[in-house]
Amino acid sequence: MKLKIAQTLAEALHELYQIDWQTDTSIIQNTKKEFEGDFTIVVFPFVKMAHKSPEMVANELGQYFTQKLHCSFNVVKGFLNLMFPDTLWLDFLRKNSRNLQFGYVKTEENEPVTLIEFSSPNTNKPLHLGHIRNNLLGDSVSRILSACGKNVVKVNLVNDRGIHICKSMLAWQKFGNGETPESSHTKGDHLVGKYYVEFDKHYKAQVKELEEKGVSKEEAEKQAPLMVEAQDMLRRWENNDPEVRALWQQMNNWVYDGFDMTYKQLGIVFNKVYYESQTYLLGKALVDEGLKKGVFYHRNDQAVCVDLHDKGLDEKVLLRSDGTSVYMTQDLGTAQLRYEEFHPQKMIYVVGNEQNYHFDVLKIVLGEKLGKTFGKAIYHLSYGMVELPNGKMKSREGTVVDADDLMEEMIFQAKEKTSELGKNAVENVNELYEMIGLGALKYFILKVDPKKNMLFNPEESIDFNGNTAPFIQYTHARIKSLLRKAADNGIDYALDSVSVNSAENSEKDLIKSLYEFPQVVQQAGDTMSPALIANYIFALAQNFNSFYQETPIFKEENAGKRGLRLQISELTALVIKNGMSLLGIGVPEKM
RNA sequence: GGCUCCGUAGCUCAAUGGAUAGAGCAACUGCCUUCUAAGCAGUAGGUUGUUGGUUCGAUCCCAACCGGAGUCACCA
Repeated sequence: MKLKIAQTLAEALHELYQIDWQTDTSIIQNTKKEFEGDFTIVVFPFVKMAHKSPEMVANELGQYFTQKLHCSFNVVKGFLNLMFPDTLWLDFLRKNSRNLQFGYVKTEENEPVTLIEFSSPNTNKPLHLGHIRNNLLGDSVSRILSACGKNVVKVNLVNDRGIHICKSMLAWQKFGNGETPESSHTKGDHLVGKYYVEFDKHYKAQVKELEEKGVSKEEAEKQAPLMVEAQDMLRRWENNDPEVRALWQQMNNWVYDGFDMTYKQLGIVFNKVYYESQTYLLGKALVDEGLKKGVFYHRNDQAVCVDLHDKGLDEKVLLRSDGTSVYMTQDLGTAQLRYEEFHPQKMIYVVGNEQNYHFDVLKIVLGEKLGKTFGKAIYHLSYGMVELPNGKMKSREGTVVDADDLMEEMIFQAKEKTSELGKNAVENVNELYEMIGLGALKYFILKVDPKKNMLFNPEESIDFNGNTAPFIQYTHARIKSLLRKAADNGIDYALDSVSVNSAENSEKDLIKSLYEFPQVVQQAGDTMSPALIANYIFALAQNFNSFYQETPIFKEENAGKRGLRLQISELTALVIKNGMSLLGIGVPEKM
C-alpha cells in the first residue's frame, strides 16, 4: 500500500509541479493516533520546488490522491493525512487471518547461503550471561533472516585449544585427585571451570611469593612455576604429546556434554560446529600468498606483518616470529574455509564490540590486501556488553552470572509466581514454567538494541509484568481462551461467513498494527535487530489488552461485529506467536 | 594520548530529520458478581550531558567541550 501511495505521489509531483522524485516509501508514515487518517505524507520537502505554501501543496496533493486512490484526506499544517475505506483493512484481514506463515517470506530453492557464526565459546569455563546475549542474538537473528527468505546456515566455532585450556588441565592434574563429572555430580563445563579458577588462585599466590622475594611483578608473572608448566603443556599439545592430548580430549568432552545441556535449554541448534584445533593452522597459506604478493612483509624479528597505516590503522602481526599462528591467522583461514564450503553471499559474525578493531582488520586484510571477494561478505554483528551494577563481569574474579544458574533461577521464579497467582492448574506445568522463565530472560535481553551496552542487576530479578515476555505470553493465552470459547459455542467467525463492511477505530487500529508485522520483520532483518520485533509485539499486546478490556466480544449480538473482533483476535494471537518465535520464545495456550 | 561507541523521566529502555519526546519499573488513585487482574484506566515525573552550527523543522546530521565504556598484544 505504501508503495502504491509513493508511486502515486511521484506521479502527482510530476504532473502538478514537474518535480522528478525518486519513489521512496520511507516518506509515507502511519498517521499518529492523535490525528485522523491512515497514512501521512509530510509535504515540506516539496514546498520549495513547488513554490507554494505547505498547506496549498498538501491540499493539491490530497485532491490528486482522492481521484487516483479513492481515499479522502485532511491537512494539518504541512501534513497530508490520507484516509482509506474500511474495506481496505477488512480485505487485508480476510486474506491473512488464517495464514500461519503470516509475516514470513518463503526461502527460494536457489537462495544463496547466509552464514552466521555465534556462540564461539572457550572450553575452559562454563557459559555466562555475556554468552547468553551472544547466543540469543545469534539465534534470533538467524530466525529473523530465515523469515526474510534467507538461506541461513548457523555455525559455531569452539575455541578448544590454547593456554587457557592448558591452565584448567594443569590445575586438574595437580589438584583434582581424579575428580570427574560423575564422581562429583557436577556438570562437565562447571567442573573444568572450577579448575580454571583453581589455577588462577595458586598462580597468584606464586606470583605474590616471588614478588616478596624481590622479583619484579612482570618477571614474577613469567617465572611462576605454574605458568611455566602451563606453557610447557601447550608446547606438548602442539607437538601431539599423547598424554597431553588424551587429557585434553577427556576434559573437552566433559565440557561439550555440559555445553550441550546449556544449548538445549536455550533452544539453540547449530548446522555445523568448527573446532579451532582443526582450523587454527589454516591461515598460513593465506599469509604466504600475501608475502608472495608483497602486501605482507617480514619484520626485523621475522614476524610477518601487514601495514595498515593507509587505512588509518596500525601495523598488525599475522604470524609470530617463531612461525606459529595468531588469532588473526586462524580467522583468515576459517573465513576462506567457510567460503569454499558454502559460498555464502554473506558471512555474519556475532561477536562483542570489544573486537571491533579485529574485524576492521580482518575485512581489510582479506578484502583489500589479499583481494578476496569474500572479504566484502564479512559482516561483524557487533553487540554491546552486559554490565553488572558494579561494572564488567570478570570470570577469574568470580563476578560472573552463570548461564545455567540464571536459567534455573528464572524457571524457579516462574514457578513461584505462578503458584502465587494460583494459575498452575494446567497440564504440563513444568513446560509452562520453562516457557515463562526462559521467555522472560530471552525477552529481557533481546528487547535492547544489540549494539548498546545493557545493564543486568542480579539483585532485582527480571520482572514478569509490563514490558516482558510473560505479559505477551499472557495476552496470547487470553486470546486462545477466547477462541476456544468461540469453538465450544460453535461460533464461525471467518469473515467470509459473517457480514461486515465497517470497523470501529479501536478495531481498525489493531488491524493496522497487524498489517505492519511483515514490514517489521523485514526491517529487523535489514538491521539485524531482534529488538524491533520485541518492541513491536509489546506495543501490539498492549494495544490488544486495551481493546480486550473495553470491547466485549461474546456479549456483542451483531454476528458481524462479533466475528470481526474474533478474527482480529485470532490474527493478533498468530502475530504474537510468529513474532515471539523469531525471538526463540514460545507462547502458551493457557496460563 | 590516538581511534570507535555511548550520554533521553529516580531506574531500565523506546522514538526511518517531522505534528504535544514515549513505554515499563518504582510512587500515588481507581477498576475483579463482567470473555484469565501476569490485566485495564488515570496522576506525577524531561532544558534529550553542555555550547555552537546546518534547515521550514534536530533526541537524530556536523564541530568543540564534559562524562562513561571499549580498543590500541608475537591473548583469544
